[in-house]
Amino acid sequence: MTANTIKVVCSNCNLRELCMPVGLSSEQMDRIDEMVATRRKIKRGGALFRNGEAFTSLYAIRTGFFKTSVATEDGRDQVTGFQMAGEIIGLDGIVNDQHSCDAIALEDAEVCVMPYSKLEELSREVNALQHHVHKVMSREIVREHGVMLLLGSMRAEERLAAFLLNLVQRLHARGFSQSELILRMTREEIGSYLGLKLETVSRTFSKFADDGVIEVKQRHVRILDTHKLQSMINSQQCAA
Amino acid sequence: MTANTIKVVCSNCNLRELCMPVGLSSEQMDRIDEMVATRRKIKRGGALFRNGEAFTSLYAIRTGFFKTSVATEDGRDQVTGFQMAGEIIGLDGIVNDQHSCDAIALEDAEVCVMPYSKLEELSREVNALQHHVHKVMSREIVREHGVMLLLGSMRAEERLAAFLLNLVQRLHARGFSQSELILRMTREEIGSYLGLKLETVSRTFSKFADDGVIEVKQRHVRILDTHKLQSMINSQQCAA
DNA sequence: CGTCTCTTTGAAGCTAGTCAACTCTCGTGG
DNA sequence: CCACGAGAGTTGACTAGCTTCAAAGAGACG
Repeated sequence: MTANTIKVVCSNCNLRELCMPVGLSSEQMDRIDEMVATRRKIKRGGALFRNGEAFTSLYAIRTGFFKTSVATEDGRDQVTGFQMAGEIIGLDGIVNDQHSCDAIALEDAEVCVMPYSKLEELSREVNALQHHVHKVMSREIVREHGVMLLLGSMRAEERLAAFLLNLVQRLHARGFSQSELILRMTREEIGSYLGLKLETVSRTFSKFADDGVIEVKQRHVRILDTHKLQSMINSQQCAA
Repeated sequence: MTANTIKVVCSNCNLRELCMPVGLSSEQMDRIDEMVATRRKIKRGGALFRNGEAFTSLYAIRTGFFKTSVATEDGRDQVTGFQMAGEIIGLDGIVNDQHSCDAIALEDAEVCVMPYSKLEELSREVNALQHHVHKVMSREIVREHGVMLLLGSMRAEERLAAFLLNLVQRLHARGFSQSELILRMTREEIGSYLGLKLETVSRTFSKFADDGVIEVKQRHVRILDTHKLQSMINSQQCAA
């Protein structure tokens, strides 16, 4: 763990705007670099943390793609989100000092470890960091409101359209295509997130393809008509 | 606004354990009392804040009952939560400096106003307050995970059972009965929260009553068999 | 090259939604 | 004080949309 543990330098990280506050002095940046002292690699299928594990740190995703999920006692589970580079994961653990969901890597991934106690300490001294932490948590709350709206009031086609648009939008913000994406998750995981069965997800993909809205080949999706997808979300009747 | 604006004193508030950190020195308590300088009354049906309004403060509910809801462009809306005394409301506003949902009083209510800038300032100095704020936000995130699980994977009876149990549990923590409650919201609002239509909510109430699990008379509900309600949530088949 | 997982597609079934009629409660005003 | 009306809730009949069950096809990987 000497040569392998690369010294992380947030100040040079190309994800800085995504996971760090802006407008810091170099002295403040140094202190953050110091806090984020280690990285951790997770293999595809591996867990960053699991429900019940002690909470020690938040994680900023450097590379890779995660899902988080919660489970009922009787074994059903619900994917609560998909996270990509620059996003923060682990906020659920603060309230009870233990994690209440699983975070699983959907492809080989690497995260920056931010020990929570150090983060608290440092955000008392760096106002911008304090505010940033609050914003990250607030953003997660607002995101979940959106998912509740989706699960509570949308039909299958609207849900999938919203899901696809959300994904490409986030990927686009990271420099990827606005119209093409590779799904890192299975139909079942998409279904769990959207409150649908995998067959329904598959059928809906096929219908979108028939309608000429997207092209689907396994996990490769190309969006042909963004506007039509948009309009499906905002109008009751799901475009014929 | 002189005689009416009663000086709020958190240190004497009987909701203290619900909305404030514990183990503060009296000097720290004084500073918090000072931050929470005002209260605000909201009439039944009135809004504490609305989607799009500038965010300035968080609110601790002193008395009364609120719902929060988000809306789509085409007019559908989704109740995202019901809040009661001791709970904190307004966290959604931090990320974009404006609120992204409506907070409506379901009965005459009173809230303590906590200006956010002061809260940030003070939580830099009082570690327990800083941690408390983080916990409140984390708790909200975890709560929403639970709602997503409910909306994404439960059937109507399970949803309503979970809803009722959650309500009485929170009311019980505030000194009310474990088995009796008065609903402050309409069937439609319950339905919106649970992703069901009001008719389905009504039918499910009737079914529970027929099964002898609860007694329902309008908004007055008495739980006759808590254990049976519990078991409905944890087992696939919804008890006959 | 065979096995395993993921995905697609079809057919049948069921849950919750829709539409509609009726009842109940409560507040208001004659 | 009672009648009336509005809003909320209940119930029935019918329907739409998603799930379930089943079987077969497509890649991925040892």
